[in-house]
Parts: sequence; C-alpha cells; structure tokens
Amino acid sequence: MDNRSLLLARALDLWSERGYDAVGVQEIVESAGVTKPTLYHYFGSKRGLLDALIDERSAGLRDSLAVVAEYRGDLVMTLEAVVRAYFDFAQTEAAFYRMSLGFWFAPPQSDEHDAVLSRNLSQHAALERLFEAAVADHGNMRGRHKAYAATFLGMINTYIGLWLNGYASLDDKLVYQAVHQFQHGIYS
Amino acid sequence: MDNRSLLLARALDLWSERGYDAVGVQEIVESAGVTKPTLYHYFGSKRGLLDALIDERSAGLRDSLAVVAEYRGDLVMTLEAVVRAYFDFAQTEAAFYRMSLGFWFAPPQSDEHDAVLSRNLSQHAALERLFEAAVADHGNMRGRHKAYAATFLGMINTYIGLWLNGYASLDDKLVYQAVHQFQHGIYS
DNA sequence: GTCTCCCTATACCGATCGGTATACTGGCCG
DNA sequence: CGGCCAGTATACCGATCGGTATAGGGAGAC
Repeated sequence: MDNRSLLLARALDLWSERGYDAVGVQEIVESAGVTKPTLYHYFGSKRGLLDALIDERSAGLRDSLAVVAEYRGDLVMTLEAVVRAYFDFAQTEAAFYRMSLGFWFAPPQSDEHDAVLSRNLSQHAALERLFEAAVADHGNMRGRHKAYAATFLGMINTYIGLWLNGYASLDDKLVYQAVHQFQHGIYS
Repeated sequence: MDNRSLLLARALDLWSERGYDAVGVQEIVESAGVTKPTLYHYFGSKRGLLDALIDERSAGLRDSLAVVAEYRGDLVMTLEAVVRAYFDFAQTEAAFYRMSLGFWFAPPQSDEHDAVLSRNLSQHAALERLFEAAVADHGNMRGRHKAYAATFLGMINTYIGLWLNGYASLDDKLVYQAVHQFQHGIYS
C-alpha cells in the first residue's frame, strides 16, 4: 500500500476510535510509518486529510444512491432499495460509517461537522426529491418532504446504530420493517 | 450568578457550539470573566467541569424518567409519558440536549462519550426494565427488550433532531405519532 | 485587632499542537 | 550522461494545550 492510502487508512482508524481533535498529525504519521512532510505533501493540511477521507470513502454510497433513489412509480420498493443501499454500505464500511455518523452529530462549527455537511445535504436533497416526486401518487404527503427525508434518514441511522451495537442484523427482514414502520408514521 | 455557575453556563455554550476538544480552558475562563485557578478550584480539571455539567444539567430528565418510566399496566400510556418527558426536557434544555446527543455519538474512547456513558446506560436500563415488565401482557416481546429500548430511544432522538433543525414541533400530536409508529415496528 | 479560610489573580511549567524551511533521495526522460 | 521532479527526512517554528506554585484579598469568628 502506498503512503497516501496508508495515511488515509490510519487516520480513519485513529479518528473513529478517539476523535478528530484528539488525534494529532504526529500520531497519524507515526502510526503510518512516515513523517509529517509526507502527509503535508499529499493533503496540504490536517483538514485536507479529513476532506479527502470523507470524499473518497463515501463515494460508494453516493453512487449507489444516485441509482437507487430515483422514483419510478413504486414508493415502497424505492424506499426499500434506499434502505438496502445504506445497510450494505454501513456493513462494508463499518468504521467509516460510525465515524461519519458521529461527525454529523458534532457541533455545528466544528471541522468534523463541516466536513460531512455538504455530503449529507446532498443525500438529504436526493431523498427530498424522491418524496417530492411521489407526491403525485400520494396526495397527503404534499409539503412535508423535508420532514419525511429527515425522519426516514433518522430511522435508517437508528437501525444501523442498533446493528453497530450488536442488537440487530441488517437483513432483508429489517429492511422491510424499517420501511413499513416509516410508512405507518407517514400515514397516521 | 456565582463564578461556579458562570463557568458551567459558558462551558455549555462554547462546547455545544464548537466541541469539547476545540474549546480550551483558557477560552472558557475568559468568557466567564475569571481566571484559570478559579476553574481548577471548583472542578479540579477540564474533565471535572465536563462531568459536573453533564451530571447537574441532566438531573431533571433523570428525575422525570424515574417517575414516568415505571410500568403500570398500560404500555402505550407509559411510552407516551416517556416521550413527553424527553420532549419537555429537550425543549427546556435545548443547547444541553444537542450537546449531549453529540457526545453520545462521539468516538468510544473520547472524553465526551465517556462523560455521558453512564447516564445513557442508566436511561437505557430504565427503558429495558419497562419493556421487560410489559412482557407479561405482550407475549411476543419476550427477549427483545434491549433492541426495543434502543429503537425507542433512537426514534425519540430522531424526532428531537427533527425539532432541533426546525422540521417539527414537539407537541402532543408528535408524541402520539412517535409511540404508534414505534408500536407498529414492534408488532410487525 | 488579628486569625483563618475560602476564593481568586499573576506568572509560570513542560508538552503538544498544526505547519514548514531545507536538503537529500531515487527513478524517469532526454 | 545530466537535469528534473515527486517524495521523503531532519530539524525547527510560534502558539496553544491542560495544569500549577505562590501569594494576595476579603469576610466572618474570636
């Protein structure tokens, strides 16, 4: 593995265990067996390393969602596909998902929150578009697509959190349960 | 306001905006108009200040839950009361709730996570006891009380997150919706 | 008055923070 | 061969980190 990838991997490990601020540049380069100028050559700054990590490791989910979150007339099926995409990604990138979930809940003015902000906004926007497109077929949803997107994402993350703590397995049964539980919230 | 309370208040403001690690002791004492020895006199360390803040500001929720989360034969009514207790607390202590929610998602070895760990475990345990007590009346719940407690808390936090971002108001209608949406997840 | 004790300020500590100036290396291109 | 350049190391920067040694202030007890 080249030094660049090594730095990204070690930064993910350390940050996901102990936090972005708590782990300094020095510790990352030592853990990767290189020195500071190498890190600054590739990423320019500690923040640059963070941005690169977020951007590259979340590419998989971004691509999956672009395909899957498009409304094709069947809302339930589409929502199930979205949940499946999140579950799959969380399972293949568990440490990264745990870390970026934490960053999303970090204070609004922190580097961590700022680093995942645009990525999450675009995911949110994709879900909003999905719910907006479904309005034609589900009249009672009008005007609430923002809240729906947020609730839906919240439920997905609740179930992934359950799995991260060993309380559930992210199988098809849970996909079905998540979507139908969400649906029940919508129509009540 | 005495210097002790002043330090707690300013620490909450700063930490909830920018994070625990990102705000140093120096900035807190300056913001409170005192000097470092004063802080170390009352709290002993930065971590001591954090612990005192968590402990004292979460006392209200702890007391409410102790009363409200006891099973008295009607699970739905009890769950509604629990949700109401969380909603009330989040509304009266919004900045604190936002901060400690973030701390709960902080990395497992961070001071932030450690500081809210025992508090959250005891809340979790209280909910588990509630679901366990309800098993007698709802046979199909047996053995899943841990997952139920986690799902229920996750849903509560999802709705509070919705409110923190301006997407919902924490009224009785939302209490009803949360509980019935959760129930639907249980029985499916 | 003066003793005592809680509280607070000045000034300092070593360690670590993110970041960099400079120089050396190896391999590819002409 | 000679030149070039991406990549890496040594050694250093000022600033800030959490924490503290020491001393003074001020109010109540006697």
